[in-house]
Amino acid sequence: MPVNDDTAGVIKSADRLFQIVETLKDLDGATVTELSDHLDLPPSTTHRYLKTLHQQGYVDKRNGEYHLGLKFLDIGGYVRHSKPVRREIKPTVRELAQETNEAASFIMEHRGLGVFVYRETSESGVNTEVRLGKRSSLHLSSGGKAILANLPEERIEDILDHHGLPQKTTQSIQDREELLTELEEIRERGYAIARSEHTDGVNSVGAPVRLSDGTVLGAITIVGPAFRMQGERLTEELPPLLLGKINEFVLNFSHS
Amino acid sequence: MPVNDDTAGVIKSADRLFQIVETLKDLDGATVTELSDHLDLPPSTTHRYLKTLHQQGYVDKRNGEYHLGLKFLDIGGYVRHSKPVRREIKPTVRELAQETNEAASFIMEHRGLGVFVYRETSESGVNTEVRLGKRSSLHLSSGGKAILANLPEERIEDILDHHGLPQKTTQSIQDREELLTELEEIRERGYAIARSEHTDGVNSVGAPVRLSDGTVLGAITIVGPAFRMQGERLTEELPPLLLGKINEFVLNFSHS
DNA sequence: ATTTTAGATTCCGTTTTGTGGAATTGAATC
DNA sequence: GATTCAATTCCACAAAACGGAATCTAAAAT
Repeated sequence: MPVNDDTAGVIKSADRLFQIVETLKDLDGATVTELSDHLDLPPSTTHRYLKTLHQQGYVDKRNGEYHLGLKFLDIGGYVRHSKPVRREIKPTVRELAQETNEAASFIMEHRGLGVFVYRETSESGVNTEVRLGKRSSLHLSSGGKAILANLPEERIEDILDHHGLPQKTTQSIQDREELLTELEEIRERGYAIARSEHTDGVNSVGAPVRLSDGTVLGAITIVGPAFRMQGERLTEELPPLLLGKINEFVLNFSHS
Repeated sequence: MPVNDDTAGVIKSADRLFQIVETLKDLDGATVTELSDHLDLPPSTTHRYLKTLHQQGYVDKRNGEYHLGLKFLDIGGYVRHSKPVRREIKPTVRELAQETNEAASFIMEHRGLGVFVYRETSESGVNTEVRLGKRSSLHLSSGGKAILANLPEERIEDILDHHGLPQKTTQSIQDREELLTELEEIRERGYAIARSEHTDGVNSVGAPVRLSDGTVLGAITIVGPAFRMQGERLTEELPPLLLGKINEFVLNFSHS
């Protein structure tokens, strides 16, 4: 896990600030003491940060516990909508969900992880209650693998070095060589498949959204329960549908 | 506009950090120079903050321009879902949207402004493209007025002093006394109505969600085009429906 | 190809600002 | 009313942020 040693010329209090915000998120709210224990900081310091955060509206205080505030909702909402990508991709994802009667989603790569940017569920689609903004390792999902396969080799190595291959189910890919081989196949085929690799009993097909200049915007995946997502449907029927829709999207997107 | 003089014991760099984040949001991305001009900071300082933000993944750099990063999406998503309120209120809002065939939403008060926390649109419902997390003055909407009416008098004064009465349409309430009188009526009646006060041609009914201890969680509103939202429907039919649903919700919510 | 220029980035001595231990306040619990 | 545990405030000191100036980079102009 090589970490950038670019820790020079950076504002330390800002780093701490984010540490606190992130811990507050992980602990789902906390008191001063809990936080200072977790971060190994004196309570006075912790308190000063919380006070600052509170005054700015980024943290709320509810009977002694501090919680992340609604202001993050504001910024988060902005980020989601500001991405032209999202606005554009929406109809495509929706159509896929409707036509397949499964769930469809769009994910983007950010700092080596996959981020759920948009999701559409049809009536019968699985509702894996994936939060928008949720991050997870790229090797665990078809969309993630599709993205990974289309990054420069060097980038792939970096990401794998940095994040490793955390396991979520017994089917998760464990071996780096195995993954690299599969990525090669995905590159040739143009799409990826995942069978219970992220969640047991859930399969998916995913394909990259690549712009004309070769940039990978992200990936679209169709996700469903294993009993429906199998056999010919999974390997013959859905991939062309997905690739067709993505192609359509890319054409529209480029000359706008 | 009295501002807290509690600027003591607070971390200055954190304040600046958020200034930068917020400016980045307002400008929808900016270069170092643009930012330092806007904030009247030396470029070196501005740059240091951006570098920090970037290193943490909260800001992305795309050909010289800095933009808020997807990590805010992550936190924003957390905040939305972490609120037990939201999870609980969802079904109620959805039912209202379906039964009335209009749009319904849930808003909360935060620092004197209304924040859209959740919204559900039915087929024929207006789609006022309100972003979740969007903030606006309380006096402009029925939900906002419903919340305002149920805050302690002192709090109301504070909020009005602080935010004033910005106008959005010719129908927006302009006069403080007029507003206070209306709030009094709302308190008695139990619900509020807004006619083109926020957006021309859009009316709404809103009512507060109050817990048994008197705390106001927020308000639910039913929003629709003026031509459908008028006459008896607006004043006789919808209010009892709304109040009934909210009452149902509060009962469920309290013993859980 | 060469120069010019505007902006991004790094450097470094100065001084402001954050730090954390200790003191104080507040609010539960016995 | 006393006790205890956590939140909050205080303050002298050390560390870290500051910002002006130097440097680097890349694009525009000649």
